[in-house]
Amino acid sequence: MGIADRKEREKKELREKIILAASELFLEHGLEKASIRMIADKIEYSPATIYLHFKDKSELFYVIMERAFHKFFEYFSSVQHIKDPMERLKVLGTVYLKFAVDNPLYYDLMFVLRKPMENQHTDKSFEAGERSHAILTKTVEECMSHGHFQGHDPMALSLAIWSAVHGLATLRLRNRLMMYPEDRQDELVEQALYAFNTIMEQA
Amino acid sequence: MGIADRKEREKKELREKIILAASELFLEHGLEKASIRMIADKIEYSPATIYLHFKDKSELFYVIMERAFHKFFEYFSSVQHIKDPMERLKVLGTVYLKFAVDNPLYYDLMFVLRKPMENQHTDKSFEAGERSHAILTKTVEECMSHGHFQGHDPMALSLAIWSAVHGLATLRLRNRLMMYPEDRQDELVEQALYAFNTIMEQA
DNA sequence: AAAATTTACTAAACACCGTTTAGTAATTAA
DNA sequence: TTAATTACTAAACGGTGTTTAGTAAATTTT
Repeated sequence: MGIADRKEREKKELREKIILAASELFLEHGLEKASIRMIADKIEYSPATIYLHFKDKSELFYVIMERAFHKFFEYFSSVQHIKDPMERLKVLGTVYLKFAVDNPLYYDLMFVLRKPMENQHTDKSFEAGERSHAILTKTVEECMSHGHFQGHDPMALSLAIWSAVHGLATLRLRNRLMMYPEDRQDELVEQALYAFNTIMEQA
Repeated sequence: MGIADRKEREKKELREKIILAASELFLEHGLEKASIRMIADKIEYSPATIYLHFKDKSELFYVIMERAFHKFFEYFSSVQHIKDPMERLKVLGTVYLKFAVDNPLYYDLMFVLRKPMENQHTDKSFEAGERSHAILTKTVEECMSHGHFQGHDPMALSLAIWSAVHGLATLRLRNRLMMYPEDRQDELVEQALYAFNTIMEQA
């Protein structure tokens, strides 16, 4: 049925247009201030049309979140070629931080905002996230089989490492480093990551 | 002037009523869903009255944030009696995490939300926060003079330690630990903090 | 004591928001 | 050619933060 095919194609295209427009407006104005009406204006449809494609605004959030995790997984995968697990672990931290700084909106959706978590179908959205997480745990386990982190629980240790870098990312993105001189904050974040890395290496 | 005194007193009392009602409603419904109209209803005044005491909703945020930091400083101060700096540092982490879990709304205002940071008069609100931060850096410096963390920059190290615990707190509060079994998440956060502490001790 | 002024407060409006409903115009199927 | 489906939207609903214009009471001045 050629007609049905075309219709389905057009539907997907419009859905894609919505997602694209939403992403841009969310990035430009933030998730709250970018409104359904603004998105509708941008794609030159009525607001009601958006609700033919998405249940509500937060469904748009988690669809974009899914793409965010895919991009994140790409960043994370770029590290797979590093043989030495401890070296790989350290670079993972750098890459994680780079992703956060390069994609602050995505980072918010993935790791900070409450909104998208209220939704049901989060499972699919987090798939690439879980694969990324697997890269971390696998790297930590390899570190342990190379003699590092003896006596530690790999699960707890992975979380501790993730938390340390996530903490750096959020404190920075949410502008909570004002007690440090403004022009040295970036430098300081790097130094903190470096300090964390050298402490880890010794353990 | 007795009348002027009474008027000023009454003004302060109403201001206090607003802050109290706002705190309760923010805590109960979250910062977005608790509206100025709801606060007005609760204190039995019109919404416009609130604007005679606060420039806008986000000014209410940062006034409450100031109190949050005071409470936070109390938590932090409870650790001052511990002589051994490394022991004190470890307990600081536990106390920090306890504050976050006990006061999730306060924690959001202080360390996560963007809203209150847009305001000008943040300086005063962060005063108790800066004093708390000073406790951390002082403890780290004492650790160093006791032979720990040799060769590290105390500033960067303080940030690294803060980030690690802050990361744990936010990942937990924002429900980002779903890849771990739900009934073991609290336990895991504790174990991660423990792992972090033992690694620190060796450095 | 009366008039003038200041204070404390609010009703109503403004311009938004996410979302739903009811209906229309065009396309497709019978 | 008619019936049914599809794609879409105008308008409304019930909310939001905030401002404006005005009122009634308390206070000060005359």
